[in-house]
Amino acid sequence: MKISSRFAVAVHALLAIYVLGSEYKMTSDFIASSVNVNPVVIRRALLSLKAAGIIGVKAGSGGAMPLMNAENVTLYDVYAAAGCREDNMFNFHDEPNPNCPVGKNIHSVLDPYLETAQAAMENELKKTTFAELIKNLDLLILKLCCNS
Amino acid sequence: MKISSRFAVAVHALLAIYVLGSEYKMTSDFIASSVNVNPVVIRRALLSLKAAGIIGVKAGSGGAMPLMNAENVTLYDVYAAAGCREDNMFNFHDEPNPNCPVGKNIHSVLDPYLETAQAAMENELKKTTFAELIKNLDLLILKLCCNS
DNA sequence: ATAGTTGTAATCGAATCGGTTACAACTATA
DNA sequence: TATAGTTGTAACCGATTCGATTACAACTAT
Repeated sequence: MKISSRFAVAVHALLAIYVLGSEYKMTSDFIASSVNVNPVVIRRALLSLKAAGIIGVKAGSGGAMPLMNAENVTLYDVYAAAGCREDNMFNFHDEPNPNCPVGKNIHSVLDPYLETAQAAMENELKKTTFAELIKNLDLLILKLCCNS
Repeated sequence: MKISSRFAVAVHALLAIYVLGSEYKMTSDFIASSVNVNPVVIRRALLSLKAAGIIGVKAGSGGAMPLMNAENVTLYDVYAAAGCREDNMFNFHDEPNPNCPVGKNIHSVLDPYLETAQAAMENELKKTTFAELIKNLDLLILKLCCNS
């Protein structure tokens, strides 16, 4: 099963807030038109990012703004904030037969390897800061401007 | 979203086949009682492992047996065989707005990092052979026998 | 021939997903 | 203070996937 697009949506939204936030009022409707999803989906994403302390959202008047320096926010932070992280991302059958030598020990044997694999993925996400993403994005925007 | 338990079930089944196969006839019913799921679930798992060339299954008379040396089978092989591997395990919203500088470039910016994270997880799975799992499992079985 | 097993289709309920509507609460501004 | 625009949140929908289960034809060893 794939990891929910809530993650990608939250990344997209946060990038937009960092990059366009000084130029536009970042309402859920505005962000929704960039991501191309329903505004409620964006509001839910913003709530997650807000709960994690990554952004602030003005109720009533509207608009989201960064609360953290982009160098201190990683893809993993957003992954976790979006609720995509699971304690055990590998599903396991419920009750292996304890009367079978394999069933009795399958968890002890397999779990450490699954945890290591999951950690490897998450550690990669931890390596990437939004400062780096913003830098790459800015270069692309600049290049496209000049080439056109 | 979690990765389907089909993976863990297939690993469990294959381990059982390697470890108990010389002692018992490994029918789907027998394996199902170790994994503690419906026999049809096991048959589907065995079909996957068979299609990948990892085991052979005797139709009619019944019983599964290894076709590959445990040193040459990794967790990743079973992960892929069980159909749990996705080309892009991170879901993405369908059509980011191409008229927005962020929407236009979000894929170019984000995709490489997501692919790297996924590869990190899969590479960990590739490091573990069933020979290693069997060794660990045998040690546990032995220890539990002696302690009881 | 018989009994046991595999291969496979069909169906089920539960869970999750993203989409959408609706509306109360809130706030800046006129 | 009234208005307009926005957020926070609940509710419901259809689609999808999951694992469980029933059923049965095809196959094979005895």
